[in-house]
Amino acid sequence: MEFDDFKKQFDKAIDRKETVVFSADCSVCYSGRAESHLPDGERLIIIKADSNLLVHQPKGTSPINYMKQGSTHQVVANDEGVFLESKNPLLKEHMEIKLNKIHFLKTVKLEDNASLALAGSEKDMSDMIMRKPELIESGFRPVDREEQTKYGFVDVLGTDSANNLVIVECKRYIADLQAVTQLRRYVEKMISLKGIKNIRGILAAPKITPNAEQMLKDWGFEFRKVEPPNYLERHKKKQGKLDKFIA
Amino acid sequence: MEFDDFKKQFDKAIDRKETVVFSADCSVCYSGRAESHLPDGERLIIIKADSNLLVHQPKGTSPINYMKQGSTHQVVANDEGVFLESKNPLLKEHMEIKLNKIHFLKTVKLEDNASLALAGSEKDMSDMIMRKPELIESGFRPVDREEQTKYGFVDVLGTDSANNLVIVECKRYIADLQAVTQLRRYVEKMISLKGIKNIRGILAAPKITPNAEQMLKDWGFEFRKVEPPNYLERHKKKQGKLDKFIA
DNA sequence: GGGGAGAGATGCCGC
DNA sequence: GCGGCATTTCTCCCC
Repeated sequence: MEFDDFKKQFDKAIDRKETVVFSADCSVCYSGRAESHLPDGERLIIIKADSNLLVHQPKGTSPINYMKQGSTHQVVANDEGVFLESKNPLLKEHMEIKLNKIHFLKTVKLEDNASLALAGSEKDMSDMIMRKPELIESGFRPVDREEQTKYGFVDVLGTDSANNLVIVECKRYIADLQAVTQLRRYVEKMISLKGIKNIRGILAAPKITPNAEQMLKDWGFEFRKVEPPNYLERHKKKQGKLDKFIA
Repeated sequence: MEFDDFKKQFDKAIDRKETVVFSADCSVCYSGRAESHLPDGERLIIIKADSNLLVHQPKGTSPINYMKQGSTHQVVANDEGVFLESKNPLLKEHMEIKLNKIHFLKTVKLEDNASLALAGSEKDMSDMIMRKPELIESGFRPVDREEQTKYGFVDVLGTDSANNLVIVECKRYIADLQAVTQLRRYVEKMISLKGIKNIRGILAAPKITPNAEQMLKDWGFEFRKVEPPNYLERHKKKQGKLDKFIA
């Protein structure tokens, strides 16, 4: 691909806020929050309408290099070769991609105003517990959600049958040491705020690591096995549809 | 673009382990670790040689939907339309992309064995402290790195001029509440392991949040302002090259 | 493979 | 903007 053609198409697409995709043999230098260098290799490079830039290797889920929104991108040629220079003045970041060879370039104007609807998050879990407090234990009564915000980011705050304050921390997957320290922080915060000693801490999750469970016990907290709503629901149906649905 | 052509090119590229890039008006359903639905919109879809799949909207840094390595991808047409079906049996994940319209399709074989060299990580910070212990304080002496692993994931373990044990936790950016709870966990672990009471905890970072600093004081720990090596080094040079380097 | 923790994390919401 | 925290986090290291 000729440099002039490449630059022409590139500039026009950037100007029109199209999505730019091209494949190139290139090397990448980054400077900003850290400093990095990526030697020569063939990659896919994407520039989005909002000026986000992604450099993807042929393997892996995440971009090996990237520039965030608010960057400017310019194709330049000098004695040393052809470069894609990206600058983000606000974040004080800079990237230089040396382009050895372009395999293809495509630009396209994309319209998309949709946003993702997601079920099975931690928020969904705490909502579920608010609706079905018996998932924690018989006699557990969540207090008004508004109450919570005053005392921090506690997932669910409530009282047990003996009228003790109960703090519930939810994890959608495996609860780890960090989850226990988090719960501990909330309990201590609440103790100092309320001046009450008897506050129970409960960790609600589908699973917990052994070390986390030990730490939980050491601190007198409790674990409740709770599955996030919808989580793998389809796959838990025995037999039948499952076999066809998942190879 | 004709369906037959699309499918033919697609299948051939998957078979040859090429990188597949196409733009489409589509909707996405995902089921696995959670459940999600994304209504119609125009997106960029990428399938890599290692079977990773990415769905990118025209804005944002991260993919709105994705399937991880180990997935199979198949284009199918039925009464309801054309679909890209991706399945990951191991992770029990499933994705269905309804393809309303294809704007373009490109496939390319990419060769890339390079890996990123990065400077300015937390590891670099602890290495720097090991080399220049005076960054923590005069008289601070780090102990052998091997010592550390036995007692956990402490960044730097050492002794002060009075021979007290000192645990240093490094953060490359702003130290937050979580960093303090982490340090606290290490100090407590070490106290119980060593049976020593006087263990100092030091948080080394370029910055700390007000709440984290308060909690640090409450627990008798200390903060040391330490910059990660190379971090924004270039941009800290006054004047001169900076002005040209960053717009 | 699980556990633990960092990341140029990103993204969301709150103040 | 910062702060606090979840994330289909992802990635790496180590046991």
